This record gives sequence, C-alpha cells and structure tokens, in this order.
Amino acid sequence: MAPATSARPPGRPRAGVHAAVFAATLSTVQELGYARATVERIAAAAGIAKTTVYRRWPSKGDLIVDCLLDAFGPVPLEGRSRAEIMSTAIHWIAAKIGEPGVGDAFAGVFSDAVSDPALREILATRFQDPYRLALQDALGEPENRVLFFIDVAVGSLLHRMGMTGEPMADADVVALVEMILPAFR
Amino acid sequence: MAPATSARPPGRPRAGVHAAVFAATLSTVQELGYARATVERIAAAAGIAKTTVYRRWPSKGDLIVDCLLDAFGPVPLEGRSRAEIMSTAIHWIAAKIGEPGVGDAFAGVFSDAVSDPALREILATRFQDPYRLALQDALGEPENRVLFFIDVAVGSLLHRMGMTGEPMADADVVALVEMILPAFR
DNA sequence: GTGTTTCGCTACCCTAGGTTTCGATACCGA
DNA sequence: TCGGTATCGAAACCTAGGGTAGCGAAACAC
Repeated sequence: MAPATSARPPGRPRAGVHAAVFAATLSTVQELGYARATVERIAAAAGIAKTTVYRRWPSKGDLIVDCLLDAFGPVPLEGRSRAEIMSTAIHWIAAKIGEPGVGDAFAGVFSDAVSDPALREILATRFQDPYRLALQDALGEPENRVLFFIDVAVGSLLHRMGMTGEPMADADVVALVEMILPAFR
Repeated sequence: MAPATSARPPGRPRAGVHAAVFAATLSTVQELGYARATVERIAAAAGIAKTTVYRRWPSKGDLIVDCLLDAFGPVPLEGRSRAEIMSTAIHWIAAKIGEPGVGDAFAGVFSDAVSDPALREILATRFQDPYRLALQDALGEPENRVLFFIDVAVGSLLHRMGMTGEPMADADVVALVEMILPAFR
C-alpha cells in the first residue's frame, strides 16, 4: 500500500530558502531602491548564490510577485456593511504599501510590467485576480466595478508613492476612502 | 548699436531635430513598447545618430518628459464652475493617455522614476508642477488638495493602462469624474 | 580658404537580467 | 562504506541598453 505522502525523492534535498529570500528582497529594496536591488545583491543578502534564486523563480518579476504575495497575505474582509469592508480593504492596502520595502517593490514591479506583457500577465493573474475575486465575493459587485475600485485605490496610492517616494499620509487615505465609498453606495 | 537678437554664433548651426525626434519617440514606443523603444531605435527612426540625441537631452528620461510635454501641451481649463473645469481636465488627460504611444511613454517613464530619484525630480518638477500650478490657480484649491486630485485621476488611469495595456474606457472615465467631483464640492 | 561648431560613425564602458558549466556537497539505500 | 542522484555555490559567459569618447566630415560666417 503506497504511503499517503510519496517517499522523498532521491538526491540532495532542496534548501528551504523562500523565507530568507523574501526577507532579503524587501530589505534590499528598502535599502537600495528597486532598480539597484539586483538579483545578485538579493541573493547575497540571503546568503545564497544567484543561480539558486533562478532555480526557484524564472525571473526577477516572478520573485517580486511571490515576495509581495507573501508580504500581503489575504485581504481582511471584515465589516458587516459593504462600506466597512471597502474602508477596511483600502486602509489595509495603504498600510501594506507603507511597509518598508513593500511599496517600492510593488511600484517597481508594476513599472516593469508596463513594458513587459509577460510580467503584466503574471501580475494580473497571480497578484490582482485573487484579491479581485475575494472582493467580488465579499461586495457582490460585478467584475468591472471591482476592477475600477482597484484601479482607483491602488492607482492613487502608487502614484503618490511613485511621485514622492513616500507612501500616502493617513489623512489622504481617509480622504480617498471618503471619495470612493459614495460611488459604490 | 547691438541688434536686439545677438548675431548667430559661429560654427555649424544645430539641426532642428526636436519635432522629428518627438514623432519618432511616440511612434517607436507605440510600435515596440516602452522598454524596447531604445534611444538608438528612436534616433534611427528620426534619421539621426544616437549621439545627436544625447547632445540634446542628457538622458532618456529627459527626452521622454520633453516628448510628453510636447504631446500634452497646456491643460484646457475651460468651464465656468470648478466642476466643469475638473471634468474637462480629467477627460482631457484620459484622452491624451489614450493617444497612440502617449500612454505607454507616460507609464514607462513613470515606472522608471520609481527607482530613479533624479528622474522622479525631473518628472515632478518639469511635468507635474506646471499642471499643478495651473490647477491650483484655476480651482482655488491648496497644493495638497490638487496633488491629491492628480494622484487619483492620473493614478487610476495609469493603473488601468499598466494592468491591461489598454487605456480606460470612456464609461469608466465618466465614473471616475463622478467619483472625484463630489469630493471637491 | 580659415575658424568654429555640429554632425554621423564607431568603438567602448558599465550595469543588470539571465544562462551555462562544473566541481563540491547532502541525502538515500545497499 | 560506497554508489546514485539531485542540489548547491562559484565563476565565466551572453545579450541588451544607457551613456560616453574620439575622430573625420560637413555646414556655416568672414
């Protein structure tokens, strides 16, 4: 009778480097900015070789997306009313973008995606879609409305980050919430 | 008596290449996307040498910003009410971003600016500030409110462009206007 | 023609993403 | 303890693109 978990495959087992690489990615991006956070530097910060990074992730974009997925986690969808849910979600993503390294990495990979259709596909599918689906479910809004919601919320936060290098201040996040909510009443 | 216009300086006069380079920039970006629209390709499309481009513009970012300034021109600030002015401005920038090559170039240079403080300074000073000042004057709003307005309008449009590769559809631009206007009532 | 400046061209430097190669290492089973 | 297998690290390498340097040719004024 075959065991439920197949026997470990032969050969040297892979080292568990994901957590270390994610941490190294964020700290390197925070310290040097997105463009100068090269894969080589990230690998060095994680204490592994560059080739090992490329054995796990096919491209820098894939690595950053995975790192962001790890850093963001699932959207909190607390709140009984749709207004509460949307407000919670906006404050949550604003706070995440404000975390050290996260906003830079997000804006950077988004930037790269503009002129790289393959990366755009990765970003839309692996990053945006899960949040879009969760929001569609929680809000009961059609896809195009949720996409519009994401465009406005995320776009505004990233534009501020990109233009000033600093995340949006709390007062402006509150204003953003107050601007968006009535449009979905 | 010295002439009002100083005599032409000695030596071979500079060729007037700005118009040709701007046209070549937009068409090349439209055809190949921002990242593959290299300075060398743009120069070739304009029928000049790469070195001549770098004699006019110190970096690719400077070139793109100049090209965008040329493509955008001044904001139309028509309308008697502030609501009319803001609505006109949003539709105007949405239309500009929808023009072939313009949206790609805008999103691309914005992307590069994320991890390049020097380029970010250029973008904020030479591109955003003139429009910000004109809007402050026309709307009678303080700087931080106009910056917030720009973040929401431009950020939403660029996020849509970056995520889908297509400019925002008219219906969504209308929704954007209807979302923003009440917040500035 | 002479002086001055810009032009195009070529070669070059540097960085960074990504690949290839190869010897060293870790694990399993016999 | 030894063989089989797969991974690791290190280094060399390729390609693309931003940006620079040097040089002879061309365009103007005088």
